[in-house]
Amino acid sequence: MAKEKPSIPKGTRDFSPEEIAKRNYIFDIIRETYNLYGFKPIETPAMENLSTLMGKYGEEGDRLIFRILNSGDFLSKANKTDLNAGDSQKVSAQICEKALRYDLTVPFARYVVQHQNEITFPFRRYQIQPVWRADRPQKGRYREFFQCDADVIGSDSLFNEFELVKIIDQVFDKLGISVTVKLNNRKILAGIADYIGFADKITDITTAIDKLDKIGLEKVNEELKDRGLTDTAVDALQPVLLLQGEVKEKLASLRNTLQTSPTGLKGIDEMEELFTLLEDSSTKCKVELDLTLARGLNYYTGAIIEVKANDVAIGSICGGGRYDDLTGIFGLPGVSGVGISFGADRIYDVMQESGLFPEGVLTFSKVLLVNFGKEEQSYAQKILFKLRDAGISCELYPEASKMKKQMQYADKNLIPFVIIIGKNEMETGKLAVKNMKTGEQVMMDAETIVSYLNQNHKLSRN
RNA sequence: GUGGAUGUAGCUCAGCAGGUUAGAGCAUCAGAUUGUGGUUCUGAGGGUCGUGGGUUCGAGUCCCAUCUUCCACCCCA
Repeated sequence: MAKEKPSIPKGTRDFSPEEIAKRNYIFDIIRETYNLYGFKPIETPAMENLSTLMGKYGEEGDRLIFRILNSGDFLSKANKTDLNAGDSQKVSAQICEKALRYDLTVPFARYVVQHQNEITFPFRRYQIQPVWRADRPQKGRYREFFQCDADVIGSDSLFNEFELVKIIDQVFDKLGISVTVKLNNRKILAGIADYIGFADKITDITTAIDKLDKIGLEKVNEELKDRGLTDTAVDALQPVLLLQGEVKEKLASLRNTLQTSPTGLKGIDEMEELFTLLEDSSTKCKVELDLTLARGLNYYTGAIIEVKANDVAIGSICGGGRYDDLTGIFGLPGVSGVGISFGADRIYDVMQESGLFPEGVLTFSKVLLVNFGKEEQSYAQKILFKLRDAGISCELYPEASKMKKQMQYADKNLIPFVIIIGKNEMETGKLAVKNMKTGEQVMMDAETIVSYLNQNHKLSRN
C-alpha cells in the first residue's frame, strides 16, 4: 500500500491543546459578555440547503460557498445538455443540494423564520460556530474559521446598535486589544448615491469609496468613472469623500448636502441618535463615523459596523450591521435585525502577535503529585481526590519514574505546583509543596494544602 | 478567479560550477545526577531533500507539471 502523506485541506488548521486553550480564552470572554447582555445561545447545522445561502452574499459570495456533492448517482439527475456543455455553474446547482454555511447571520434568519412561533420577540441570540469560505487563504484569512455572532431581531430601536457597540468595547477592553470602531449607515450611502444621481449604482459607489484609505482619492475617482459614473457625479461626490471634523460637524454638513434625499436624512437621524447614546455612556475605544465604510454584506440596510485593531494590520476583526428584511426572503417580512460578528481567528492572530494572552491560559493541571512507588502512590491518591473535591485541577504522575523526569513533566506542562510525597512526608504527615515558579518549597499537612493553593492561585492569577 | 514568492530532520535554516555515506542549532529520548524542573556536559534516534515527470554517466542542486504555505489583487471575519 502506498504511503499517504497526511495532510489537511488548504486553508484549514489543526489546533493543539495550547491553541485551544488560547482560543477558549477568547470565546469565554465573548460568551461571558454576551451572557451579561442577556443574549441566548443557539446552534445551527454546519450545512444548510444550498438554496438558503445562494443569493444572500452577492455574486462574489455565491462563488465562495462550499458546495456539498449529493450522494448516490447524482450525475443521473444532471441536465445532459449542461453537462456536455461543461457548464459547471449550472451543473453544480443540479448535483449539490447542500452547502457549508458561509456565515451565521443567514442561517440565523432562516432559524428565526422556521421557529417564529416559539420565539418571543425581540429575540437576542448569540452563536459561536465555525463557518467556511472557498476563498484563497492569506494573512488572517482562512477557509474554516470561527465567528461569534450576536443579533437582536424584531426591534427597530437604535438602542440595540448602541448595546452592540458597548459589547464590542467591553470585549476588546477585556482582551486588551486596542481598537477603533467605525460606524456608517447604508441609508446615508444611499442618500449620497441618490444625491449624485446614480441611486442604482450604490454598490459600485460604495465598493469604490471603501478603498479610499487604501488606494487614495485619485484612484477611487478613476474607479468610479470605470464603474460608469459621469465626471459631474464624481465631482459632486468629492465634498462627501473629503468630509472632515467631528461627528456632529460631519453629520450637520451631510444634512445640508443630502436635504433632498429622505433616505439620506433618515440615515443621518439614525447616526445622530446612536452617537448621542454613545456620548452619554462613554466607551473606552475610539468610535468614529467613517463615510467611506461600505463594508458589509449586501443585505445591510441601516447601520454598518466595523472594528479594526489599532496595532496590527489584519483587516477587520469584527463587523456587523442592521438588516431590515433578511427574514422576508424566507417568508417572514417586516422583521428588522441588527447584529455583530467577532472574527475569533483574526482576534487570535492579533493577540498572538501582540503577546496579549495571559500566562495562566496555558495551565491545565494546577498541581502535579509526584509518584515514588506503590505505597507513596496510594497515599498520594487520597490527596489527589481531596484536591479535586476542592475543585483544584490536578494529576498524579502515573508511574514511579525518576524524580527529574516527573519535575520536567511539571515544568513542560506549566504546572505551577508540585506536591512531593515520599517516605519522610508519609511519616511526618507534612507534605512538600513546591512552587515551580519561585522554586520555594513549603512543608505542610494535607488539611492546609487546599487553602494554601487557593490563596496562591488567586495571587498568581492577577 | 488573477499575479508573485516559497517548500531540505518535529521547528528554524545551511548545503547549489550538478559529483562518494545530506549538515547545524533548537526540540525529543537516554546518561552524568537511584528525592527535586527551568542552567551545563556526553551520547542516541530522526530526512525516499513537497510530489510526479524530464535533462544528465550522475540531480537536494537544472527544466516542466502539480500540490502546500505565504504575499498582493478581488472580496472578506
